[in-house]
Amino acid sequence: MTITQLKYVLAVAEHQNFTKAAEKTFVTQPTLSMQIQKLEDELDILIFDRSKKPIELTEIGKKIVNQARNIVNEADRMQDVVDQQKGFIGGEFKLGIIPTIMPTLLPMFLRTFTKRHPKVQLKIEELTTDEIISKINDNHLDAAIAATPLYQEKIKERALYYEPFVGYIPAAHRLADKKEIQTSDLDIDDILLLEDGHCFRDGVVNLCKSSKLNGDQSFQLQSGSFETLIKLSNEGLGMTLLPYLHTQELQEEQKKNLRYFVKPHPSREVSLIYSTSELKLQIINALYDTIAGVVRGAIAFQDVEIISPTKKSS
Amino acid sequence: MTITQLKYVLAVAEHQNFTKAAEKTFVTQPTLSMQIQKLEDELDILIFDRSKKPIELTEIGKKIVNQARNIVNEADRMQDVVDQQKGFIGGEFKLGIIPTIMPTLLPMFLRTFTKRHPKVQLKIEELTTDEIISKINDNHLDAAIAATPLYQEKIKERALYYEPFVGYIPAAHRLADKKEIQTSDLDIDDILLLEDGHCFRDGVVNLCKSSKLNGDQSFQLQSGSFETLIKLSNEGLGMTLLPYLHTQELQEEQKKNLRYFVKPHPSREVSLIYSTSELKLQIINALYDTIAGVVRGAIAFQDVEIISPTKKSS
DNA sequence: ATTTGCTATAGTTTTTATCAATAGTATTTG
DNA sequence: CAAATACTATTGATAAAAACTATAGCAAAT
Repeated sequence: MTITQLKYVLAVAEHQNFTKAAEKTFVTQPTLSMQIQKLEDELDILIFDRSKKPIELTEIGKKIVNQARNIVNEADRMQDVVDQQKGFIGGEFKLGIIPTIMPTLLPMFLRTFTKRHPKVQLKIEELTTDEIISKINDNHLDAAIAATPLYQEKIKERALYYEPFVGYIPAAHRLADKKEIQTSDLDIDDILLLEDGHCFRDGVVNLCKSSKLNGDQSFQLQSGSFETLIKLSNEGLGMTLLPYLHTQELQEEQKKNLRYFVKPHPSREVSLIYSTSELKLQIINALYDTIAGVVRGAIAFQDVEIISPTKKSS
Repeated sequence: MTITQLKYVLAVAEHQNFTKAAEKTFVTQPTLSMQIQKLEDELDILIFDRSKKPIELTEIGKKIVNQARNIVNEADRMQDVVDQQKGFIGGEFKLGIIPTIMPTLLPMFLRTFTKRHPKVQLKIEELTTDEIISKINDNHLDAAIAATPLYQEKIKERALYYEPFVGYIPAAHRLADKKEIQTSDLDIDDILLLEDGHCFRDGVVNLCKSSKLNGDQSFQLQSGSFETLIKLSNEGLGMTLLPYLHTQELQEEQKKNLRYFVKPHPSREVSLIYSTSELKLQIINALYDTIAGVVRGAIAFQDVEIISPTKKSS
């Protein structure tokens, strides 16, 4: 049994196809066939059921793949150990960010980070929370930024900052005259929220503490940007809630419609999250330090109240 | 980096000597030299400081060895996964047993176990608790039987049975007239105990709850068998305490000197212990089932009070 | 100065991994 | 139903590597 063989098994298990897996691992397909057969011979079991199309894992194959992942993860961490000792921070690093955080946070730290750690090749991808969870678990992401807590056993969370919610209330709205608002003012049927999969929504739903989980609003929103929400809100379709950092980029005209919550400000916890296997921990640490550093100045609320996404099935 | 290279590194780290490590790994010494150099080149670090005699690990080398052990352990567990699926119970299995348990317990389960699992090659070694802890941690033992709890982070414990202590009180002793004894009757200066390293002693010391940890007895015992204790006791040097299973093998003459404790019987917890890496778990399970089965009949006390060994530095 | 007890290096052999080419085998399609 | 398609397995050749034997090199001990 070699680490290479195990990597081949993982590749085939992932792509359910020898040919594709061969491309991804930069070897020819016969190489994969032979090496995997060799491993199957050595363990004296069948890992793949090649009669199924597409190819499937056998029962024992699933366990083998799990264990293979353990081994390969530990093996990958060896380079980590060396890098840590050398103080080397570099290499490719895949970072996922949820849509409601991406546009505001990324510009704040990207320049600083790449300048500070020029040897790190950051690959950033906008993903939903569910996509992030699944990609962290199968090692397609090294880390991600999302609203927490996620209640995921295999994912570690390190809080970056607590971002307060701000009410966006157009002039015609019943709350428009208030200078400050509070949680009890809110009515779930009156608030425009983002589609499922944007974890921001979870926070808002919890915030409202509405008993109606499937509130019978007359419409359901499926597009995903705050700009849309603001325009709908201006059209008199209700108020909306914006994360604090997003409000900083509004035009003066729109800022007039903002209403802050009284303390303690309801907030979402935004965290850097990563697999408990803790690969590339130095880069994760460097990212954390950079982001926490730049955000520290931008958000200076106190007595923040944390709004948690509801527990999700992974 | 290959698993083989990592095994070579572990062997050299263990024996602090390429030549010996080569013998143990069944290859020639140049093979080790070259493969380890290759790994060092690949990681671009030095694992061993070859200028020291005997050879030493560098700082980074220690971390490499730790990680190598993780990888090799995970790799070894692959066969475990397969064996478990096949229901196969076999192979070499190294079991340690502390001296105060060995002579009474081993005859009770050895025959049954080897009959039930003929493919398992049991290698049993009598070891002190400290030796057992260290050998489990570096994988020289697959499991052991000892008095617990041990408070070892990397060692799992599964209680096999609770063995009550029985007082052995010669006719001349002040307690000889009692039919039953209780904890409060005991005086630490009056009890003959085994040398350090026999975890049995820890239990007894706790039992007495004496404030004098270094009780100024006029003599200290360094020999290690209960037979010696019984003889010394007969000579009028004090009473002693015997584990229940041991008392079953005394001659009738000596059994007359036994005094049982009133309920709840003070006892020691005897457990099957093994590394949290859980290699060879099927054999461990099989051992547990066999031992717990044969002992269940032999010890039928209730309301047992557990006496814990004091926390030890590993 | 010589022996001892190591590890490293050189040169060779054996084993293994990989490749290109192609055969085999289902499944889909004209 | 034959041909094409989309796969995986097999074959035979080649390159890479791991292992061996023999020996050089280098300290510490005698």
